[in-house]
Amino acid sequence: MQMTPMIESFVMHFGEMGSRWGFNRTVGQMFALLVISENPLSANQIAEALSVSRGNVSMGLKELQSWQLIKQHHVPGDRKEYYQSAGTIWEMANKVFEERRKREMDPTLTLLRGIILESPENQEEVFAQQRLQEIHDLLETISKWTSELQQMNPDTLGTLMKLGSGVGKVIDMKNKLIKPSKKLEKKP
Amino acid sequence: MQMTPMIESFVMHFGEMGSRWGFNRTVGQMFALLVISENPLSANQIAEALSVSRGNVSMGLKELQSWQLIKQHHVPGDRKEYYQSAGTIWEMANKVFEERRKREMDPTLTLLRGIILESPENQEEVFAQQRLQEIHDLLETISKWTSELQQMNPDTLGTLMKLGSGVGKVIDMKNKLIKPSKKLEKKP
DNA sequence: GTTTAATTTCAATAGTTACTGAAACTTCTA
DNA sequence: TAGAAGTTTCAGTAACTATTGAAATTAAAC
Repeated sequence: MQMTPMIESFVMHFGEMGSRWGFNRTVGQMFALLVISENPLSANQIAEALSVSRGNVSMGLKELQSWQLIKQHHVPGDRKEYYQSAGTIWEMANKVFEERRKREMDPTLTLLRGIILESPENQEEVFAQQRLQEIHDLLETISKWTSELQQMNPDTLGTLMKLGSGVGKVIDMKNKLIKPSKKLEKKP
Repeated sequence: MQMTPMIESFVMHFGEMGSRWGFNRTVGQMFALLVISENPLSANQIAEALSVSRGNVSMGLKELQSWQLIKQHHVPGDRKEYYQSAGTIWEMANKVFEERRKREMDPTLTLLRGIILESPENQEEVFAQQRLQEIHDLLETISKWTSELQQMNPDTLGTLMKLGSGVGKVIDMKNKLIKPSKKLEKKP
């Protein structure tokens, strides 16, 4: 499989950026390729397009599956497996945020909670604990925010974001956007 | 300088996590150390506490300064420079987000804008461009959101986040939190 | 059950990034 | 302006991470 120059430039760029988002170059390239391909691709097609070994592709696919970013596509009568990206851009972005939260923030929050419960041994540690408490609160807030954004239905979220990014604007949109939800259920 | 076990556990953990946030282990450790130290530290104190070379510390300080996360503190009559973290946890978190946006999202946005303007050569590229447009819109939205959050005054932002993380809650807080601002100025 | 096609695994190695430490440089002091 | 105290730079090397490719494994077809 031969990539067009347009597609290649995107795939290569995404490979470089990929490492920033938690996966390596090849995995980034593979994901980019699957995202912009209309039809599912076989592992061999991916390896050929990216000029990497078949084994590397196998490991990359495993990684992308662990992030739930791709799904398998079985063609009857064809022994090969085909792969395509799973869901919309929005859903995939959410998967990435969620997975990173689990891997990066949760262990830190656990550590911080433990340290904060310890008794400070001296003035130095009293100050340190205050700082750690602030960091903990910040991380917890970000963690909660992102998980709540993820629980919103994608339409609402998309509309919300497209309409305007200022918090002021968001607040003004209350009446138009927020549908009755859990809070309503609690009413007798 | 000898770290207490409490402080050491935090510093080491932050070193491991640091790489996820865009800097290497030593830089992560250095930053953690400066954040929980009440008093400014000299480069030698940092090197000793972390058991790394003086040269490594020098490079790390340069890196942290480029992120604007630390500031120098000059003691009259002392030839050494001292360093401490710059600003509140909130402000530093914002610096990190802002810097990462510049380094990671902006180049991608630029690339995508370029590709989207090209004429598609075939059906494959028509589909690809649609996907790239979606990715572009998503990145741009995130970019705008984060930059607007950064422009909010830290008190408002902090209160907002502490009070509750749900967008629903945020919206309900409108009357309590949002102070008259630019919109008011426009009124005759 | 044998053959064949495809996938996965993993030891070896290539490639990349981080760290050290000595030399070069800068700045202050006398 | 010489010397001391401190900082920065960077070539060499250590440590880590990614990739290959051949062997082992799995799955389908006959």
